[in-house]
Formats: sequence, C-alpha cells, structure tokens
Amino acid sequence: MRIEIDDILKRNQLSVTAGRKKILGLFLNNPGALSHGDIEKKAGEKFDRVTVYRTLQVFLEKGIIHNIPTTDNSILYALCKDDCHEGQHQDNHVHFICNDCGNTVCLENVTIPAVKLPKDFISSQIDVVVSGICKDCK
Amino acid sequence: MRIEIDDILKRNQLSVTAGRKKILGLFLNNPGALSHGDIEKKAGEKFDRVTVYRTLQVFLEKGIIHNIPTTDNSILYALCKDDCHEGQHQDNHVHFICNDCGNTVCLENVTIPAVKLPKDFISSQIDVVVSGICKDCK
DNA sequence: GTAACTGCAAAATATTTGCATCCTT
DNA sequence: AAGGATGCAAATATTTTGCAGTTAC
Repeated sequence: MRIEIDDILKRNQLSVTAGRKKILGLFLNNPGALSHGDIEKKAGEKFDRVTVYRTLQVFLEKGIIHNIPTTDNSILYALCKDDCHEGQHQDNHVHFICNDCGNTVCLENVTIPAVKLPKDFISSQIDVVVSGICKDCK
Repeated sequence: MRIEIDDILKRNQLSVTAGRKKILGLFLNNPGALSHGDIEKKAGEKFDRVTVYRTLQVFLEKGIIHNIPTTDNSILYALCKDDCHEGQHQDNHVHFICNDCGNTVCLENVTIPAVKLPKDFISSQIDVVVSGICKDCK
C-alpha cells in the first residue's frame, strides 16, 4: 500500500512528501468521500491546515481525486478511478449520500444514466448524487 | 407579479417585508439559479448581508427555494416548483451549468432518469447536474 | 544545488450570533 | 401591543497569500 501511494504520486510528477502520503493514504483506506474537515481530523494535529488545502488542490488538478457536488455547503473529495487524467475527469459513477450515517460512497457499479438534453445543449459532464439510506443503516 | 410575490410569502406564513419581496422577486425574474453573492449584488446596497443569509435560510426551510449541488464550493439557489412543500422537496428536474457563461438553469422538461441502486440502498432524492455548453453560448 | 513543499503568520472572506430597534399583523 | 424581521456590531469560521525555512530529487 505504501508503495502504491508513492507510485501514484510519482505518476503525477509530485514530490513524495510525508503530508501527501498521509492524505493520499486516507483516501485509499477510506471507502467513501472525505471533506476537508474529515481530513484534518484524521490526519491528526501534525498537519497544517494550509497544507491540507494545498494538497487537496494539487490532487484535484492532477486528477487524483475529484470533488462531489453536495446540497449542503460542504465539499467532498473522493479518489478518482484509473481512467481519470489531468484535465479531463471522467466520473461515470453515481454518488450516494446516506442521510443516516452521513457517509458518502461512490457506487462504482451504478453507471450514470443517459440524459437527453434539449436541442443545442452540449453535455461535457454529468454528476448524479443520490441521497437516502445506505445498506448499512437500513 | 407583485401580487404573486406577496401570495407566496403569505402561503408560507411569512411576514411580507421589503427584503423578502425583493429577494423573492429576483428569483421570479431570473431564469436560472442564484448564488448568495448574486443576490447581494442584484439586491443593491440596501440590504444587509445578514438579511440575505437569513432570508435564504427561511426560504429553504419553507421549500420556496431549493439549493443545487455544485462541484465548486459555491451554493446555488433556485425556485421550487409548486409541488414542493415544507420538509419534503421533490426536485425532479435536471440542472445545467454552462461552463461558458457560467449560468445555471433548471431544465424543467428533462426528468431525472431512473437510477437502479444496489440492493438495500433506499433513495429519497436524486440530484442530477449536467455541465457543458448551453444553447445561448453554442 | 535547485526547485518544490511546508509551516507560520497574517490577510481576506464568509458565516453566525446577540441584541436593540423597527416593521407586520 | 406582540411577535417577528432587520440592521449593526462583533464573534467565528473558512480560505487565501507571502515568505522564510525545510525537504525531495
């Protein structure tokens, strides 16, 4: 796992530093999405808040993570699959937010359904966020 | 229109005040979604920032407006259709964000496609946000 | 050694809260 | 008149920026 972390960073031309390894490790070990606050908490007191901001931003730019639209004012981040690359992010799965436990997970096996847009609208990305009760809270 | 504004407020047991009429009017006269910042700008200097916060929150609670999930950290608000009531918001249309002009519109005629969830997941709400190029920017 | 990354401090923004005053009903 | 709504001030919280010191390559 540690090796995988280093590998991901190197693949994206990023220096392998303690902070980045820590944060990337959180994503790899967490099934769902994480907010900035989650990351600060889980990373412990060792990391500066600013480093978290900057690291998340770099990860976003490199396409290592993507963010998930939420109805409340929080921003959630989740790992991208391998077919995401810098610049063009193709996030073809559905996100599920559990109203009970509050966790957000990516439903990798649920593909985005086709949406037929009105004439002259061109779609470049579709985000689908389903909220409800997840299987663990049922 | 002015009558309609008063009516909406009264239907929701809200006092009819200048600030609420102003903000509600903005939504009625605007085809798309508005951010907190948009509202502050369009409302002019007359309104306190805090009033905007509180008014939007009340409108949300009453189901007069709903918020739209966005991938960046902004929060957008848009009018609800008539079939929205306090507590339960049924927002069965697709939102479209134009990457060119930046406007967000509700595509009332595009219904949310069915999403088949894994076993034991219960869906209570589905948000679909499409981004791309709108018909005016094409 | 050099470029990139981090931590600290501070600035800039954004949001929330308390309270006195004003407006609706 | 009473309750709710607003404006102002101030407290919090969030995010950004600059810079000097540190680390990775």
